[in-house]
Amino acid sequence: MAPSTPAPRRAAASKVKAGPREVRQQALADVRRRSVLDAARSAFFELGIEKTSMREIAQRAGYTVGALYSYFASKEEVYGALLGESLERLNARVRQALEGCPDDEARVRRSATAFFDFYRENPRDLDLGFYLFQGMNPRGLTPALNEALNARLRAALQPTQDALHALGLHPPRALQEVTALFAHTVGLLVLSHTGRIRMFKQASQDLFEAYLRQLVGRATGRPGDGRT
Amino acid sequence: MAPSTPAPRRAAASKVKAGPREVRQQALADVRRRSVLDAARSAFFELGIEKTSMREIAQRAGYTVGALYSYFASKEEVYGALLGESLERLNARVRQALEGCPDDEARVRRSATAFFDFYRENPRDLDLGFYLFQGMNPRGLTPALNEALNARLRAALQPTQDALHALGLHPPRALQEVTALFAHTVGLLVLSHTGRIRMFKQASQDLFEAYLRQLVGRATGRPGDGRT
Amino acid sequence: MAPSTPAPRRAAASKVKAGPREVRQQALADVRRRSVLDAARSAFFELGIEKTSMREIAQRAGYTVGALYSYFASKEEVYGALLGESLERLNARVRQALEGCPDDEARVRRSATAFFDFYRENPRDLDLGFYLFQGMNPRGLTPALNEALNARLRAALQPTQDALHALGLHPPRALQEVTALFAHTVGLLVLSHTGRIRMFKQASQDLFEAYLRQLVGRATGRPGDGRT
Amino acid sequence: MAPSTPAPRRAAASKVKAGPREVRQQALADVRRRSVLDAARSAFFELGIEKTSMREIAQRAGYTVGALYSYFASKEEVYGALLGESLERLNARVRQALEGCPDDEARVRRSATAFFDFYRENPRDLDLGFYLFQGMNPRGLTPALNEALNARLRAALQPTQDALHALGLHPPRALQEVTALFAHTVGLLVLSHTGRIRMFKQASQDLFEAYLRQLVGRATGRPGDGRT
DNA sequence: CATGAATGAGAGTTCATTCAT
DNA sequence: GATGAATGAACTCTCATTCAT
Repeated sequence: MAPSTPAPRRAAASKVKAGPREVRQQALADVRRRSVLDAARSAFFELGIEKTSMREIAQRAGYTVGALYSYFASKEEVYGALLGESLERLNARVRQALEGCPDDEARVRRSATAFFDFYRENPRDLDLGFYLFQGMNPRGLTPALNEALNARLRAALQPTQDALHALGLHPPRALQEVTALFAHTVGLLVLSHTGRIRMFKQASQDLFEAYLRQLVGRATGRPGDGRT
Repeated sequence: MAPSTPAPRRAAASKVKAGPREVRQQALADVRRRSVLDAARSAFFELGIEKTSMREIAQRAGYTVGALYSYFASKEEVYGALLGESLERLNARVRQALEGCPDDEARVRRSATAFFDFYRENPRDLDLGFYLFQGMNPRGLTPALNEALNARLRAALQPTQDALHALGLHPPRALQEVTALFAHTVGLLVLSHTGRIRMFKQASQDLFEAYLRQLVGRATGRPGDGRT
Repeated sequence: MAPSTPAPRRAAASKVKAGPREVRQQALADVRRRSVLDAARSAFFELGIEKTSMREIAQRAGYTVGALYSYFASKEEVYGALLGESLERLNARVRQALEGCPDDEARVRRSATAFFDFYRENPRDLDLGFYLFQGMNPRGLTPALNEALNARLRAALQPTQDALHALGLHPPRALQEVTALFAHTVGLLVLSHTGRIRMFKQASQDLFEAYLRQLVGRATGRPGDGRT
Repeated sequence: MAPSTPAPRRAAASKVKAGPREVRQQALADVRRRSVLDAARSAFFELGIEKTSMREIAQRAGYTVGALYSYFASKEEVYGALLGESLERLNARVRQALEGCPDDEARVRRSATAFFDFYRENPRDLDLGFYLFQGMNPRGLTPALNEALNARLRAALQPTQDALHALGLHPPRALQEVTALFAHTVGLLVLSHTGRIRMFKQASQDLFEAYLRQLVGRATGRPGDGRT
């Protein structure tokens, strides 16, 4: 990366002697960064990721193209930030679904369902993930960032894994089941998002619930009814 | 689209007054169409879909860029044709896996595994499907073509569905199970292809076999062992 | 280099079955390549190399930007071609100056003077050389091309070197003298071109002749008069 | 130029009513100007002139980009100042080489060699000169500044000229010889710096010494040995 | 049918400079 | 004086598509 590239402003992080002046400056910068991200999000929702150019984002944000580069060093950093936010929202949703829920079986259901619902309701967040995980240059999305994003995704699945463990599954089995659940979820979401699932005249939600029922059956030892 | 665009040559279809001359002409055209598709396949396998330009395809096929448009009306039609072929190969593989297999349970296993393995071994064919089903203009992928491609995909899953029916599942249940199987398969393939599955230190093949074991358990009424 | 980059048309080289059709095509291509080079030359003469953009060249040539890339794979290739031509002209001039000149001393004088005069009269050709030898990415100017261009420059000095040898200087001395002559020439040209020489109220031509007189004196053993 | 542009701070020049307060202010400004120049120097040494942006300089100086314009009205003024410093160092070096050297012949040798060595050892200083004397807008390099820089360059050659005179050359001859020497030096440096001299498998230092020997031979009337 | 030059729009990125704070 | 966000134009290069020959 060119050393001359201006470092993107950190999102209200540095605690070093932040006088009221610096605080306001930082707040302003955050607001502007936000507005760029919002513009990027909206553009990408309407046009898809591939067809969204920096020019388009700038226009929607009310900036010139060059101004964007004050906040993000490259197009891919914009998407990295967007994906980061998306994963935060996902985690928040899962956390929220578990608040004050003591029952382990319910914890499995709720956390898994929260995950599924988040992407079912926000299919563009699914696109974000795919785009970054597939098509990006390794430049904007540094290995470190990639790692961090992976970790956030992983974190969103951890509660389910923990609840499966609490239900009695040994750790390797819990890990295996959560992976299979993740795959099943992604598969359903993809089929749903691409319209493929209509071929089968099925609803992804029903299929998800059926899978979940089986999973809980396996985990609790109660026979998942054959009816799925 | 400009109406003056030359209609792309159909692959040996028009039966209207085909004299020996026309037959030879058509055969030639088919051969050349083939060579273009082969070039496109190879380019796209090496470079990925996004980085494969018409220039690149033309070069590999030994044509000029203009010549491509004699055979395909647009870049997206090229990919449409490629996807069509891909689906034919998929169907062939599934058919082959079932040849001379009388046992219904084995038919479920074999057909499903053939499907999974096809895409596991040829991840670019997976890309093809995603690219066309997601990112394309409605121009290259007409509703009619879309329909036809869907049908071929559907056909590749039909043997599994039939075998499930033969194993005793009522038609709606067989349909439901094949859809879920499809989703699970797609999910595993996507995780595998994008490297996401490494996060979990799992092998997609093991997970696939576990799912298949459960499925067969449900279908036969024999309890799928909880161990997956 | 991207393999998809269209190879620039060769300048009337391939002798493989060139029918009248191909010949005309090639001639046309050459003419057009020429017009691009002429445009580039004129732009660069007026604006200097740094400030000449591909857009500028395209405009002057009456092409669109994209069209330029049919003929030259990069901006630097344009300059490479320009420099190549420049060096050919230089060599032609030196050759011409020696035509039918039997006297060795005169050969030294004429070849060296032709070299000097060429750049004195065409200072932009000097710029060309400097630009390419200093500022270029190694991409457009491949080591092979660089080598070739060096060789052409070298060739323009060879006659002088040979004549010095013929005058009696041993090869190492002839080489040394031609190198020093080259340096002196370049120095004078640079001072002249940048206007530095006016500081001294001297004319570069006079200084060149003085140097030449000394050189010939050394080579012939006749004392170069101290008066230079 | 916009008349509203704040005039760049002069380096401790204005003598108009400099109270102790103003003196300190000016000293501070000088220190900061210095740090900017140091940053510019380092950047330009590492990256070359073309690739050094104002951002880069600001970063290295620990300033923001806007602050630079408090001290220098334009990028080119920065380079103008750098060149000025460079010429001061050059003069210092020449002066130093002559300290306590009574012999005229030695004075010729030492001053000329100091000049040559300065640029041989600091090739970037050569770049500076070329960049400013060739490629600049007339804005950054005003005629007055140009004049001043020329004078400093001239001054660095004056000792050699004087020593040649002391050796017995009449003033016009001394001027002529110092100009030729300057040209020869520049030529050798350019060939050396651009790598062109390797074509001839010669060392610029040897050639320089040979030239110097001849020059001294001419100046003293002792025959420069033919051997250069 | 085939050519391949040409189009024209658009991509991401850079940069010297300005100016409200 | 210093900040640093913002400008606005420029940059090289790419690409699907068209069309006269």
